[in-house]
Amino acid sequence: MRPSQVQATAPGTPDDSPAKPSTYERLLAAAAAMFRQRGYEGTSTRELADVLGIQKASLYHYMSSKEQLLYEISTRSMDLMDARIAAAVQTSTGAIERLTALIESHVEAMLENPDPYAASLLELRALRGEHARQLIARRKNYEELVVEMVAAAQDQGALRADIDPHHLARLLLGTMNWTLFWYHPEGPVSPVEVAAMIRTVILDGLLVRTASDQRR
Amino acid sequence: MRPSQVQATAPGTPDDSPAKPSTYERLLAAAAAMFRQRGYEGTSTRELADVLGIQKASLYHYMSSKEQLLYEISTRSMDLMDARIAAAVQTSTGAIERLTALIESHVEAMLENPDPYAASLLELRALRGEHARQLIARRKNYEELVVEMVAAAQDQGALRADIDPHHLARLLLGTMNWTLFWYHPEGPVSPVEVAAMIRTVILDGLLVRTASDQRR
DNA sequence: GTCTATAACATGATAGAC
DNA sequence: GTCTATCATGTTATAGAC
Repeated sequence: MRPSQVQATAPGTPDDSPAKPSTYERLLAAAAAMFRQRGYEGTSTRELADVLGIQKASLYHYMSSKEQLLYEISTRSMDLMDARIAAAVQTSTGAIERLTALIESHVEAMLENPDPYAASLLELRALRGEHARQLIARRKNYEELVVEMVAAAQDQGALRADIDPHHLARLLLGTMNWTLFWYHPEGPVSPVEVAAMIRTVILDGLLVRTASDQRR
Repeated sequence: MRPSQVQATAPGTPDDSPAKPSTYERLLAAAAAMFRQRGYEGTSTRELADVLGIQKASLYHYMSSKEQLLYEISTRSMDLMDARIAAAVQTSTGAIERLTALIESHVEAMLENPDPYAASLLELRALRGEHARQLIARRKNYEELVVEMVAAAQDQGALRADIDPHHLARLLLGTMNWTLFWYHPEGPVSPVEVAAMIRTVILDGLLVRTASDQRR
């Protein structure tokens, strides 16, 4: 459960030897992993504390509530994804290039850190009130961005226009997001490879095309 | 929450006026809907009883436990899907036709009854012991069937062979299954229409192909 | 920052009357 | 088949010592 990779040393530390992650970072990582594996409601603060090797009361030194913990994990994850995707899309010109950049950055960012992103995508229904409203709106905004990029590519004549862009965007998002259910970092394929497969399958399709049946 | 459609009258009833669904059927339907909306662990027996208009103790006249209820919903759903898909696939000849039949029957059966299928697909992690082992194995068997059908189409030269059939099958299943997160029967598109979109997108891809760039 | 102890409540499930 | 009443346990969260 504990990350094998280490963080940079704290500012002011003279040597560059690896520093241990703070307890708070360990808490966020452990909670995200448990939320992904057993769900938010299926994860108890007792089990969470056990994994961290502390008493459950000690958790409340770092968090104000379990729900706030999920909120924190989700916002951090969304922040990272948003930044990554915005950077990739902005450096691309042309509707297809921008869409390709979105697919690659979405899949790669997601699969490089699947636990927090799974929480932000699959466990939001557990949030209530303002937290829920805010994050669901944020996800919806992102989905609208995808719709607009698809529609732009359709307008240019680069993407098939016989299907509503809302539906194309949903299918694309589904193809990407479902990888969370089977992808594990220890497996044989890298996030970059998964992203490449999805780009190929979504853009080109599964059928082998012969010279005689193009444009069927 | 209560189904607006009615069942056939019980055997022996002389008239053919609509009969109300049995309490047990209402229980299964209500539980599936709540499991989909709030998750298995997020659904309490109290809320379930409230929806049905009975006391929570009365639930145990119909079920032995909440976990057994999820098991029952899931097995029924899998039974229906399996039968539907087997029938569709068996009446098709040719690898592509069989794969197309699988896509259509999978998506249509799933979206015609999304609540129970969502439970069987997304809530299985809540089961323990033999129930969990059995249903997870069953799902894995189905996924293996999809892999084999993809591989068969690849062997015939009909599907692109530059991607491992296991990955193609996972991407296909993801594209289909993710529709559960946004599809609602009251919406403007029918299950048949969603199935057609997925078939088109998965087989042909999103790109518009011009005569000059076939086989790029 | 971590602990022990406990409060305050929700949970799934059972007993037994009607 | 449905009810009231209750049990035993698990839950999130807090109080206060160290």
